Amino acid sequence: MIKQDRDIILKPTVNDIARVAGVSLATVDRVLNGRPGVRGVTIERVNKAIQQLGYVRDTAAANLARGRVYRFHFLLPESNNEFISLLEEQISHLSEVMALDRTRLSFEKVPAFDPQAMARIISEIDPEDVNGIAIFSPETPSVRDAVDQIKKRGVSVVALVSDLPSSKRDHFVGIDNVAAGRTAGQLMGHFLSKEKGKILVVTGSMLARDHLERRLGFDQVMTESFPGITVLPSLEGRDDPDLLERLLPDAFATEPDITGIYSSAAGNLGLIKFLRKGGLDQKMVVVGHELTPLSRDALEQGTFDAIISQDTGHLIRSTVRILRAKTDNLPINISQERIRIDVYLKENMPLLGG
Amino acid sequence: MIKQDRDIILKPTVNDIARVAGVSLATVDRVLNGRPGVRGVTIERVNKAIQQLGYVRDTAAANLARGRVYRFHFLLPESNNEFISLLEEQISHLSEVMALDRTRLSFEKVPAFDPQAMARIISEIDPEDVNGIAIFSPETPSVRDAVDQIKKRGVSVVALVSDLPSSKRDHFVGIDNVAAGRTAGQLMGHFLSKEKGKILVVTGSMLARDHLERRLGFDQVMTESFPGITVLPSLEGRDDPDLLERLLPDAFATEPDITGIYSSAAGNLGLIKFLRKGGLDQKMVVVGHELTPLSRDALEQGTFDAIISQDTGHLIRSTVRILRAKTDNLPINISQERIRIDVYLKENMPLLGG
DNA sequence: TTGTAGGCGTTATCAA
DNA sequence: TTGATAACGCCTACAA
Repeated sequence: MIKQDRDIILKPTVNDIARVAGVSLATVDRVLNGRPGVRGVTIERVNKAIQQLGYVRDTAAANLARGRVYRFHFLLPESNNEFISLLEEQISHLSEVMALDRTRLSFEKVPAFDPQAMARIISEIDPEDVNGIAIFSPETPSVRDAVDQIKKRGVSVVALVSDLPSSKRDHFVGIDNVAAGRTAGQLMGHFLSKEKGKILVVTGSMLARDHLERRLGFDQVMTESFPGITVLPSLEGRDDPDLLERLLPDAFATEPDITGIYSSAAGNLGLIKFLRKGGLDQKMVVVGHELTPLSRDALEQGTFDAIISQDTGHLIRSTVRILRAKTDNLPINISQERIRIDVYLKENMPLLGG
Repeated sequence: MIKQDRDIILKPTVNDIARVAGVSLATVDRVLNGRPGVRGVTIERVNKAIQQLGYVRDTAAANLARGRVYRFHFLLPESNNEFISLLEEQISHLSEVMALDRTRLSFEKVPAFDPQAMARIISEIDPEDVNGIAIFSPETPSVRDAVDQIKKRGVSVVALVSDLPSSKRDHFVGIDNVAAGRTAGQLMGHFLSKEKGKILVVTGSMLARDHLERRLGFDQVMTESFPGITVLPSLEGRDDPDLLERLLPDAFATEPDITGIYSSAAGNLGLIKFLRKGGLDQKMVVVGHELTPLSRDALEQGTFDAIISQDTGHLIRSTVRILRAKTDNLPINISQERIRIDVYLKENMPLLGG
């Protein structure tokens, strides 16, 4: 076999730098952490040694020594939505796991569809208490301003699930929603057996950037590749199952030749209830978003045909890694942080809790 | 906002245990690491303190102190296969990343389709050099025995991509290949516009458990849900593009009404070359495995319609986490280690390197 | 069978 | 502007 180097190549430590640069540990540390009180010449010398030896700091040891605690806070919309619940679970779970890692996570629900509330809550955050926040919110001017303000006060900001591109957020953690909509469209087109028909689109809120983008992508593909299919205007469910259950019968009464339904939001309860009640002339092709207990069951039963999803565990872990990197001014590994657009059929659904 | 506990709840340390149990640090450490030389009574006392305080060891500090180096070795089949290349890249990449983490990774290519060679190489591994190995190999009695032997000598073993269930391997890291085949079948069935026709199945080797299982799952779904479709016997490409390019024209000459191709192995080059040459009467529906530069391009161009994949980065990271946990006798977080069956259409293909 | 003391790589306090 | 020195939580010679 190809032998591994038995003579362990030990990485240089601060001690080595100190020796080579001819200074003390404390000075090396000051240079390393950009603290004041070192002459320019000395800084030069230390940096040269660092370069020369190819020094890389041992984060574990550093964290051990400084006993630092990272505090990250998640702001989530207050809606009875399974996807949000999954995010909450993942936050709680990761919080336990990372307690040993001196990382504390917390979350808070913010009235949904109320940008003012979100902006207010962001502005009330105390930079003493929190190193970074993750925001799942529609993009509005007030939210944008609140983000820029809190950033100025030294808090790192990640936009979660729905991007806030006009703000100074450090990073967006979520999927490309146009591509997700396109994927849904492609599946829908292929799964429909007829070349004609109408598609009903059920969405959460027209305000939300993620839903808009999904709709856009969906329409693109239907127009390009399935011109015989008509996509109807979106039905706005506002994450309210009862509202949706009332709206749906009307929609089908008005448009009798609907053959497929695209549910672009995570609130699937109303839709599933409606479909289970029966009463429709034909089997609908249904494509939904987010793998949750409910949608998983719908897929299992054949009520849904496909689900586009994003891994909530990955979303939360990625957010935390990025917030840590940002607070420490460290680079992030983009490729690890890219969230995939998952496609699930009944066949490849992961086990619950997987 | 919901205030986080400002008074940091510090976790108990070995010192606290020592104090509570009325013993020294060294004794606590001995108990913690199951080292000999402690009276039963004392062990009891220490364990009670550990329970009582809810102590959890700080692995980072422990590793720092012992300066331990983990050495893991990967055994991969020696075949000109993009999927294997991706695995190699991920190993090299992770090896760099984890150097700081005192973890050294290496890999070695083993003659493909030669179980004896694999068994020999496994048996030659020196437990002094390596803490754990990951094996990507067909399951044969000799490999099984070699695995059991090396396990006895204290080396942790992970079966990678293709399981070795009859052996004493510690864990299998890979997808459920029956489910993967079923997923391929479901997509194929839906993507075919006609209800009749024949499907050509191209595989790597009939020896490989993963391919067999995929074929099994594929057949299940076709029989259950698309009874009008005939699935032809597998064409064995042995990861040899030239061989496949020669075999394919014959197959089409013999069976003129083929409408779809299922490529259940990772070696797609021969198939793609053949399809690009044209000469077929109609557009084939093609479902392949593993997202690689080649298959990605085929998807982009419309030569392939869907790809079933497994994330190579996840495979390698998961393997390493598991080998570490096994060498340290630590529990593993099953849910994080479950490898997803990814479905990619042109629309949701991640960027290269993502 | 048990304890003492020193060290892993980094940070932080205090004195020089 | 710099440097000793002690800590962080854990492990391990060596001594008792």
